Amino acid sequence: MSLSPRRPKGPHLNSLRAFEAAARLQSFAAAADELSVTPGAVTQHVKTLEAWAGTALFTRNARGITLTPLAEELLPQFTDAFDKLGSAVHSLRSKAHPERIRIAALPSIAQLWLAPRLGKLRRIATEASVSVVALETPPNLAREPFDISLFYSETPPGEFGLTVSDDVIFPVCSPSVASRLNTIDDLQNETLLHDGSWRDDWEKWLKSQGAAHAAPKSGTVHSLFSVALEEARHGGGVLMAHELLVQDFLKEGVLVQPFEATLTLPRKLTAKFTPAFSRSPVFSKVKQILADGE
Amino acid sequence: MSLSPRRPKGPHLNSLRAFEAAARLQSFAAAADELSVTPGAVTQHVKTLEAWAGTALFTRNARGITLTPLAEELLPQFTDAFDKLGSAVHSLRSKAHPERIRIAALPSIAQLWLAPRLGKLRRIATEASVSVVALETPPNLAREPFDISLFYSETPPGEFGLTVSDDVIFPVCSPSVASRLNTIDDLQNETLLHDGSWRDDWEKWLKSQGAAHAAPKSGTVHSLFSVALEEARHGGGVLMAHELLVQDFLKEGVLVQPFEATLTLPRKLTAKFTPAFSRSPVFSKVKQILADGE
DNA sequence: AAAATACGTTCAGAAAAACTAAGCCTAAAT
DNA sequence: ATTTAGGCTTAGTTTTTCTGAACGTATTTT
Repeated sequence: MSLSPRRPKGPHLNSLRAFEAAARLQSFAAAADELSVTPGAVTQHVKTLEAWAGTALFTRNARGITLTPLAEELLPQFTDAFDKLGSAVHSLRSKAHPERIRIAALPSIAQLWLAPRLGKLRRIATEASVSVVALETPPNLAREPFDISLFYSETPPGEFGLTVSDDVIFPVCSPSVASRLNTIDDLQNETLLHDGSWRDDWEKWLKSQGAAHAAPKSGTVHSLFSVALEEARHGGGVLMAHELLVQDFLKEGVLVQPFEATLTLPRKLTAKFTPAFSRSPVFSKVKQILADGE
Repeated sequence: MSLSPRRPKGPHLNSLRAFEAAARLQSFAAAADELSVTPGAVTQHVKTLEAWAGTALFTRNARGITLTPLAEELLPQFTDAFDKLGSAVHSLRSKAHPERIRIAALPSIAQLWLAPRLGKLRRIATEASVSVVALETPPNLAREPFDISLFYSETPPGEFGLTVSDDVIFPVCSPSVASRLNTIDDLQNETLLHDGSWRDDWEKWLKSQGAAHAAPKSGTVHSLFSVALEEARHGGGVLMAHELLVQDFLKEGVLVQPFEATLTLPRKLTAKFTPAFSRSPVFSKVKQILADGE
């Protein structure tokens, strides 16, 4: 037919982005997280795009989604396009303001490891203005406006990454609590403090010590490691700690290590940075500070 | 500093697109046209982006804009990214609905050349649903959702294009008017009909005939060629016509050619199509119909 | 010199898009 | 049998985007 409607428009860019994220992550929820919106928003974007294209892109199962063959086939093109766009945006940011450094880190790392080092960062790059954002999940550096991310990771750092340190865990507690602990079995009478995001660390450590009994799940679970740490300092229980995060407290003696045994986990604290940042004038200095694990 | 604001977001995708278009076309007005919004909208998008980046991207002169060196440097990356995105969208459209063909054409071409051929198009691709949109300016096929564009162009068609025909112009009029015309000088007593978008065609033709006097600008100017044509048919004056668009009327005898002389202009009617469409199952058939200039 | 023209800008209001919150549904895991 | 994870829907709200009209300023034209 030869109707002549008004100038047709393409699909909304935001719905393309939502589609790409959902397809790549195979999950609306994960996409919502990456885009920092609610899952409902992703649902709607995808629906809009499906309506525009006049075709389904996902099959919705109660327990997740599956890509249609079409979506599967198109995904790489969209991913490539948005990667390019993301890197262009990074270039813009880093060329317009090379001195502004944005770091994303796990809340506990941000507070306990990074915070004491920020002074050094600012001293070296005098002009630098560093900002830190605490995130529960690692950002997608290709998309989100961060220069550096600091998270635990089991996969080796790529070209644009760097292993800062192993993750070594062991129990810590206040000196008064430690005086009650002679053998590992004594732990059964203590409150075990957990961190929300590392729920099974106690389990792992106990197992590595050949302990017969499982960790009592009953212990207090804090969503923030730093809160659990605070409780341990005040004698509220025994915390499964990460070496990196408690070094200073051990040195000061406010916390002690009731048992020698440590466990080194396969995950490592890993710094990643964007290609654009790797071309920044301050890059090598910053990298050195981070690599200087201590 | 180590503030920890909420998860920062990147710049709005729409403002990136506006920036890219404005920078590539070196004009907010042209960008507005491509995006089919008002210039004010582009102004605002660019301003938003400049605010986000904390830097200027254009210097505004009263008579246009200039890119800052930064914008100049970044433009290729953004153009590349949006080209990729556009082509991904084309893939989506053409794979989801290979039978839906969208053609953009100059209004006069759409009405006078394309319309009579649409039947043929639909016959060959039985399932095809062809839609035609009349545009004053050629769309950017890499960005806008058209499969084919039909416009006059002075540059040779590239890989994804095809020259349909030369642009041959000459005066036409109704038989009654023609009977008053013996020499070119007689034109001075007639109303010369112009088409809005080809204002100086009369000038060119007269000059090619060695006519001493310039075309009287006084003639009626119609914004649509088809309206001017209608007026010529009813004896309202002499129209500078394009061969392609008046062939049928000459055959029928409702219009005649009062002078032999024709002028072939450097621009040619050119069909362009998207790479995605060139992979469509109906492509070769469609191409043949278009190439079959007659 | 005056007028017309091209371009970008601004502002307020209006329209459209995007988002959230809350409750619902289903399948898998406990 | 419950709980949990993942997605959907709807209504209502917030944010973004767009337009229209008037303004300013340099070029061209007249």
